[in-house]
Amino acid sequence: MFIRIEKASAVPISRQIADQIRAQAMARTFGPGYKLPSVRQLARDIGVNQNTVLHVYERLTGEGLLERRHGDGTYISDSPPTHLLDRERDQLAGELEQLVRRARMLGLTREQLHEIIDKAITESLQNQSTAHDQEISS
Amino acid sequence: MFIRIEKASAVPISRQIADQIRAQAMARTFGPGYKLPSVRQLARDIGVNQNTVLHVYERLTGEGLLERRHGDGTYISDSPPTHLLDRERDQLAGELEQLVRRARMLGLTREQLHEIIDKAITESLQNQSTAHDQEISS
Amino acid sequence: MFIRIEKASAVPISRQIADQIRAQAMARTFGPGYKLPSVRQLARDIGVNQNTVLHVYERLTGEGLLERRHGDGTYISDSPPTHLLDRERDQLAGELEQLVRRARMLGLTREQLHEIIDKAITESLQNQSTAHDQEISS
Amino acid sequence: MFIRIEKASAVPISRQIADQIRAQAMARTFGPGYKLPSVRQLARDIGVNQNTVLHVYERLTGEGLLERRHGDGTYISDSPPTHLLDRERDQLAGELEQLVRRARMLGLTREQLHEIIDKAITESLQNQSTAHDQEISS
DNA sequence: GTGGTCTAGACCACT
DNA sequence: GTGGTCTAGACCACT
Repeated sequence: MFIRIEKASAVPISRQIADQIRAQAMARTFGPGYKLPSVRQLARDIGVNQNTVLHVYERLTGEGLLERRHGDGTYISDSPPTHLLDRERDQLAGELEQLVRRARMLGLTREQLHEIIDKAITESLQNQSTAHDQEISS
Repeated sequence: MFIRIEKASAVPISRQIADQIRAQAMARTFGPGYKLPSVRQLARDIGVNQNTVLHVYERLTGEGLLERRHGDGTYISDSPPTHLLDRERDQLAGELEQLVRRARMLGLTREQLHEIIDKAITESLQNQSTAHDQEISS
Repeated sequence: MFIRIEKASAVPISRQIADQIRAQAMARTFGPGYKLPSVRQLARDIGVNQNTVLHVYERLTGEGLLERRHGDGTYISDSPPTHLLDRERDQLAGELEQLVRRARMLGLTREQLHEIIDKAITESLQNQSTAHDQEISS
Repeated sequence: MFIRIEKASAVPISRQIADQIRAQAMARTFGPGYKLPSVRQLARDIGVNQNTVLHVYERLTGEGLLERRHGDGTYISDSPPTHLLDRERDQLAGELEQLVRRARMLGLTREQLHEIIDKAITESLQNQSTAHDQEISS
């Protein structure tokens, strides 16, 4: 699992974690039965308090995405709710729209925005491959 | 001035307002001496509490971007600090990057992302022109 | 930390609190890294609303004097801005001057003023030592 | 009448004006029957809005210190309430005490405070005599 | 009308 | 427990 936190962001940390787990689960980057890192492990990896991770696991369990097996660990549920994918995409589109609006206010052109997107794609690829060799990914 | 709030967003309302005022002031959409809508007026327009708007005006005054004149109104400061523009752009780039990462996890391709961006640009243009005829803009 | 509020004063409560924290921090009564009482605690101690204290902490954080750590507490910043000391002293001198002017208008002599000052010094010493044994200090 | 406003002060302007009129009337710097400058005149002299002065005159009239004669002017009342003098002195002592406390927090010694007082007395003398020749005094 | 201060109280995020 | 955001509402100060 690959999680990356932007501590300076206005988006709450727990929300960032949940969004990323949801996205990867929805996209079947890891499927049903996949074992997530322990609360303690993930908290250490991304440098946040255990309770923050715990809350996220609890919330996602409530959504039916995760399954917590006492004394064993946390797993992607056997039948993850499919409606979440749509919700994820809608939400992402909404957030992108607002960002674009802000960018336009700052005077960025359509071309500049496309450039930034491409750069972000490239960077996200690099970071991910780098992270796989480190303890940040698990 | 054009402000648009996404109440469902994870980004706090006050942060959204501040970001948008900062962006427009930095991009000189309105320059030094521009009179902002009153606290009460803006609060009414975007449907939030007066204190929330007041809070934003205070924060931006602290940054040197705004100037409040007791009993008169709130204005864009004569010499808005320039380093804010960089901060704005860095922050926006960071948020975009994270969004792109999430989009990639959801399986969206580079092409799909560019499409979404273009759509968002078109929509933001429409909303803005619509709003100009309404009381949301001031 | 020792804070004393004069509720009847024309000077707003939040201003009184800020002035006193600034003065003590500037004079290194407590230095960098010192942990201030929590918002709730200080509010309870001096009998004002939590928001009032929060507001003060926010302002002083904006000045670079304080540092707030989410979920942890509020601390004197590692490198408190030094120009604040001058501002503090100038302001105090200005307020003293105006007070002296009023005193003179009331017919008080130079000697009487010096007496009042000495009395105030003595009283402030007593109050402080008394307070140390009470919950007003923290 | 001599009024001097410190706009940067935390003490509200109207309070400053009222305090100074009260002090001078109490100290018989001008006695019963003395005609105060018109609202418009005083407002212009000290550079504040007419309404601010108006409010002060109204308040002091309510206290029995002033007497407003419609179409004529505002005068020191024939029998100014004497209990105000004590109130004035008590209040001034209280404000001085708080200032001294702040000064002590800033690390000022007893000697330094006496020096500041003496300097303020000298300055207030100079300003007053200077002002007498200008339109600030009336 | 415009900004400023303060209270009371609810709910959220992080340690 | 500690900080953060937001609402509703009262009252004050200045133009």
